[in-house]
Amino acid sequence: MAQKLTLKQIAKDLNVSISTVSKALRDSYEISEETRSKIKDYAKSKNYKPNSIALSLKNQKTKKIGIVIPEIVHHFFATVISGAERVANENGYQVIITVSDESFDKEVVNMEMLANGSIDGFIMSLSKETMDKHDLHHLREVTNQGMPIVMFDRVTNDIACDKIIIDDVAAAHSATDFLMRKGRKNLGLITTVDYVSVGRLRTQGFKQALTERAYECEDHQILKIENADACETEIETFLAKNNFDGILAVNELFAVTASKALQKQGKAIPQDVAIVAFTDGMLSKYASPTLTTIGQKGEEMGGIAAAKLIERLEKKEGDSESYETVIVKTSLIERESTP
Amino acid sequence: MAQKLTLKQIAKDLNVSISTVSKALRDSYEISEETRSKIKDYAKSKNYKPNSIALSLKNQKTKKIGIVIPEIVHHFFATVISGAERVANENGYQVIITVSDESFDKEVVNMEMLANGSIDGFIMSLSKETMDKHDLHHLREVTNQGMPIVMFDRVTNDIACDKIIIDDVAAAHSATDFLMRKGRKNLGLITTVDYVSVGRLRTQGFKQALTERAYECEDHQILKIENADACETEIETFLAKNNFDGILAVNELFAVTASKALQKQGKAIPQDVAIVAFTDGMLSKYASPTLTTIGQKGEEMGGIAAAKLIERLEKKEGDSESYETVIVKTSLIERESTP
DNA sequence: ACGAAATGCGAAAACGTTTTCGCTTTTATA
DNA sequence: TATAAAAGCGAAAACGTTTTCGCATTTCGT
Repeated sequence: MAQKLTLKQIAKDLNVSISTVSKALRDSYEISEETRSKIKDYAKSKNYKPNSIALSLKNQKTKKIGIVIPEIVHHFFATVISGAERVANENGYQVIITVSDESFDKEVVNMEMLANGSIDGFIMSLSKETMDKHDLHHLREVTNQGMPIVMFDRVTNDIACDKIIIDDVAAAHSATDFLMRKGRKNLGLITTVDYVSVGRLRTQGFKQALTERAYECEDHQILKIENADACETEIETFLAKNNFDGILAVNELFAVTASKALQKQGKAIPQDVAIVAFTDGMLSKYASPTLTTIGQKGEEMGGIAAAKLIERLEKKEGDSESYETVIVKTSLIERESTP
Repeated sequence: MAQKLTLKQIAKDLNVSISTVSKALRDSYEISEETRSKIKDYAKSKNYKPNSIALSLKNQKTKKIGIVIPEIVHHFFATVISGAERVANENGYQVIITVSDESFDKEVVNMEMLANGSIDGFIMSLSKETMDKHDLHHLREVTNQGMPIVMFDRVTNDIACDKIIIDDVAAAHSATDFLMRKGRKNLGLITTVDYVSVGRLRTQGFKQALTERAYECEDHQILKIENADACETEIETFLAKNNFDGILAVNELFAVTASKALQKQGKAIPQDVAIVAFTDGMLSKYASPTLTTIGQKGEEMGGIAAAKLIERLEKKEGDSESYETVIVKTSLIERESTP
């Protein structure tokens, strides 16, 4: 259990000063070739690695990024983390992850814990409760301290920061249009409550697409689900009451639940009913039939978020260029659930 | 962009010394009631929070736990992180996550980055490549420094540390037995290559269960898959060549792929072929038919791992009780893929 | 050979804490 | 009233770095 090697220890072992050791290891011209190589050899042989905490304190930067997400056992968020982690590592940064569990209080506590010097900046997606209450004081506190935030997916316009989103309106619009081009005229939408921005925006895109083709969009065509855990019976009755020939779902869980309900009701997919789902995850790839999806590019979003954040962190203080919103293109991945 | 508030700043603002501020905030008896409340009020009004980097340096502990996993876009590992994160937070710790991508080199680099003072201890699962090469020098370096490791799922006996595993042999054994009790006599196993310990152990349990009932276990009954991304055709030919009435798969991806292949070959599930899968994730719950699984309790494993690690971290130096291996009980979750 | 320049190294401050110790000043004791 | 004890506060060290500055010694130019 050898104690961790420090500059001080090396200095003592080699009878030089701490400053000499530090300079030698950083190849300073001030140190003679001889002393330098002696120190470097010794450090290497003992596997010296500078203490990152001390460096953080000295440099006033930690080379760490805090990620705050609503859930981690969730395909989309996991892919975002994956992309962010990769890009962060490529740039010498590490990620610290905290989960809000869709709770406002946990989001606040987690951010406060990280904002006390543990990290240089945030990548985050708002919890449902935060979006509902629209209380953003914890975010303001962070930005007021000069710590940058990059938000993705569930964002707000009321905080000055970079944002990475998909164009939910356009994506829902084009998916709806896709169903209509396949000849479907009687479309249903299974979505979430409106205070989740993605739910609201996708609903908007769905409605727009319908009205543009001079279809009316009536309330009974739209099912808003509050609690995803208990969506099954809601979806079943929604589908039984209507005679849809096309369904757009805002996530794959709703879609696969709908698919099963429809098959139980004797409908053939995609012959009788076509289905398109947001989120291209495991379920869509392996459901029966496999689902046509709108890929959300989580990996890409995470990567862009990390890149934007690091760019801002490493910019000189002066040039505080204004904030940017990056819209990541979605793509329609056609599978068996559409003709 | 107000600069972050420090003790020094408070001291200057209130015309007292830094030590007085520090003591007042920590309710030291040395400071008079009057000064104390003046300082505390001021600190609260300005929302002072001690800098965690400085505290880490002073206390020589970071209250952070490093998690090293092979993949993050993976249901089981995501649940483990979730459990570990929860327990860590409950104890005032935070988690830093790095992903090895199943690569030995990335595992080494990640661990070296974290071992330089960034964290107090590790929770990890070995990458495939590490298990294959069986090069554990990076783990030894960490333990030699006195930094504790808790390993889970993919572990090795050659490192002195706590381990959290499921009893893979027993779980595979009981699942196999379950199939035979349902009258299935011609069983197939779809597993991974042997150097992944869980693959080897589950194969062992499968074989044991067969021989105990005086069945012979022949090589053609077992399919070992190296690359999960290209498993489809392998599984199809494996199933076409044999006439199984029961399948055990070491993960749900293999199971659902097998299920689809069998249905394509005209077999009914579970009437003609019954299926049991390891890993109780999304796929099993939403596949058609839904899959009977062996739950791996990732959330629980992560929680136990974090608890064990923290317990060791907070133990006084002296009592270095010996290392423990916790075996988490699995549970069979019966669904439609078994009769 | 004398002064100037270059070379090689160490002392000390700084980052933000906590804590030990010591110094004043006040209060209590005899 | 003299002295001891207690109360209230500040100085300084420590954690492990980096970096500026200053000092001594050597080398160079004339």
